[in-house]
Amino acid sequence: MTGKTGLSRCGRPATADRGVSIRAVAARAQVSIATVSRVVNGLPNMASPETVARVRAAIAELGYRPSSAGRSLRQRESRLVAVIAANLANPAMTAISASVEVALRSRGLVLALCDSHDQAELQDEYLLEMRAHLVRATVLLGAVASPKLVAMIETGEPLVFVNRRCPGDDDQPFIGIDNRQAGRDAAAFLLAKGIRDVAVAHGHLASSATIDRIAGIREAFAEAGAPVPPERFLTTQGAEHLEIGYRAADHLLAVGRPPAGLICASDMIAFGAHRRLIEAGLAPGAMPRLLGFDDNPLNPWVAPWLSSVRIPYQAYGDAVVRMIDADAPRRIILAHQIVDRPPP
Amino acid sequence: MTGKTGLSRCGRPATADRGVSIRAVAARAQVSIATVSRVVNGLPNMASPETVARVRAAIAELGYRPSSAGRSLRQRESRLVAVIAANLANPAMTAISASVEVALRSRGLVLALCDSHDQAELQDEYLLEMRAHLVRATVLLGAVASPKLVAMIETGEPLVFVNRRCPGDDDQPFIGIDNRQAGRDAAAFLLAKGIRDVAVAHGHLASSATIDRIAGIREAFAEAGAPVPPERFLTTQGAEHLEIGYRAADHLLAVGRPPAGLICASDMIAFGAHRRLIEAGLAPGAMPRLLGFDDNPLNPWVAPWLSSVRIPYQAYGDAVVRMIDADAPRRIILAHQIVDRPPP
DNA sequence: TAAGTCAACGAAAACGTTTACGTGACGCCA
DNA sequence: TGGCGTCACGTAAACGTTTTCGTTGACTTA
Repeated sequence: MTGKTGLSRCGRPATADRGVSIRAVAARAQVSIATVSRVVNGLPNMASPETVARVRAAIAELGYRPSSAGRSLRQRESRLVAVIAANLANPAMTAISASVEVALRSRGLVLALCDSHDQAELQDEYLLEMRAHLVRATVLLGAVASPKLVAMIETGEPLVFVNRRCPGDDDQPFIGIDNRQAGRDAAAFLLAKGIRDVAVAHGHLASSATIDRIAGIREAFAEAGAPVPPERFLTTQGAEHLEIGYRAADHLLAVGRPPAGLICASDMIAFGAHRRLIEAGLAPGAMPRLLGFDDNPLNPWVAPWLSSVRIPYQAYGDAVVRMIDADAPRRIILAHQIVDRPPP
Repeated sequence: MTGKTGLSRCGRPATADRGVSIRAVAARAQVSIATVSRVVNGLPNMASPETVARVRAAIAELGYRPSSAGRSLRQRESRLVAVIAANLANPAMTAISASVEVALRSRGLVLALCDSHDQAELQDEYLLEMRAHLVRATVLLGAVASPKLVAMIETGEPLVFVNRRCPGDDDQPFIGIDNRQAGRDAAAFLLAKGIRDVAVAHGHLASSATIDRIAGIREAFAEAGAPVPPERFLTTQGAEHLEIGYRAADHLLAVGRPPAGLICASDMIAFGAHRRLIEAGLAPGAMPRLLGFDDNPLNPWVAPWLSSVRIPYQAYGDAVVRMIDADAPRRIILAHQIVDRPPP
């Protein structure tokens, strides 16, 4: 009656599932904790059927769940998988994260999500923090070059690079589309519509995705005899994508008649460009054809004017899980697809 | 030379930071592990300045980080905070999650993100899983009624409800805007523009946010002498918000001339409605004035036609952290604000 | 000088697992 | 019947922390 816990004294049923440890289950099932552990972990035939049934019953009655901490400590590995995203404000990244979350879940793994804001320092901080959590793997969704990143590559930490390849080491595990081919496809898409006069708005060139997309675009237009002049590649240092697009369109409007096509290395850039072009109140015929990348899930609803290179959001989760299981190739290239949305 | 680890044998510097435990630091600093622990945790004057310096040096040289598993196991609490979101496809929820992530980070806490897809079973599964991880708190970003939820409330598990109040227990800690007042403000906004003929599209009424918003809208229009008839409240069971909006607009178009105003209980619903209205090719004057809730961060760029009740995304993170620290009131009401975006 | 206080630190237990190892019981075969 | 192998299970160590408690030695005070 001293109020220590009151659990056994008071009228509470024995099924209080707060803090039930393996010991409680063992006691209830009249076996040792080792046996409980074996049953929980499904070790094939390490226990007799009756014992298994008894343990299962005890687990159900007590509502037992193995403590993640005890488990992690023992096997030096948790069930956590970290995703360090470059920018969670980008719906494309959150869509991929959501896909990863579902896939991990189905494997009994848990997602820990971080936002590096594309900054090396924050990325390093998260890399260390996540390793301290004994994460099973770290997924870099848009990695940036950083000191700890190279250190962890050297020590063989399990890393998976999504969308952007590992800065400085092309051989690291990678999941994403073939960005160079996507760039070529984008160019072909516009060329097929007779559009040969284009500009390209893009983010900073630290991203292999951006670099590859631009390379593909450049190649394809050159091969078609309509090379894109250097001054038609537009970016703004240190700005976010929406602003990059806005400023790119602003620049194009300032220097003369806008080109017939404007390729944006991400849909967010396209959103920004579109906004500026609308503000300019161009005549219906003078509006450049816009083409983005990623195909933001909201596009059909709010940007029906934006054609885009769709990346298969749903496929990322499975790919990440396969990569973590390590029986997968070190490189999973997903299929992209151009979505044609005619301008109004 | 048997290849066991090779760490000490081979020429590697002693700074291999893989698996440095507190013991290694203690050895290097020539103190006991207890002292290292005290220094790490900043116990005030439990060690002499020289000792502190020596330990600090050893920590830096070895790149030591306390193991999260060991720590969690010992103090029966991890540095994890779970956020169980109802729908990560909604940018409003990811924006709030991102804000929470930043705030947690500044307190040395880590975000574990889950997507319950608004399903009771998944929410229960996550609640259990997260407790097994000894999370410091669980944030329900759009909770749904579920068995384990009531069980965890009973056992006093630390829960924080965001946006939607706890189903069945209004006294649980809550963070969000005053949705009823927001509903009234929305109504006043349209009334001030002379719009008295409106419809309301909304999601399922399990969400206190939706219920409160609708209540506010209803009250304000009634008080203004322009009550909204019941058949003007539109929803679709089991559909996601985009589709709810699309179908609502479709219905309004089918039954006659659309109302002068269409209030949508979320911006996603407004996106869907707008799409249908555009498809209908209404004359410029016949387009209902749209008003949404949440003010999606992308609105200025892709939905400049959508006025909306803005919720203060950035403020959520701080509020959650304060709530977790428990020195906060059990209810934090954030300020909302109507953003007026005139139709084209 | 003896007793007491206090700072600084070490020894060891505990947290909940997993797992290597040991041990009976039992069956099988020579 | 003795030897051997296997099954089913228990014992105990280990994982990396934090924290209680105890032990020094130095210093103060009566």
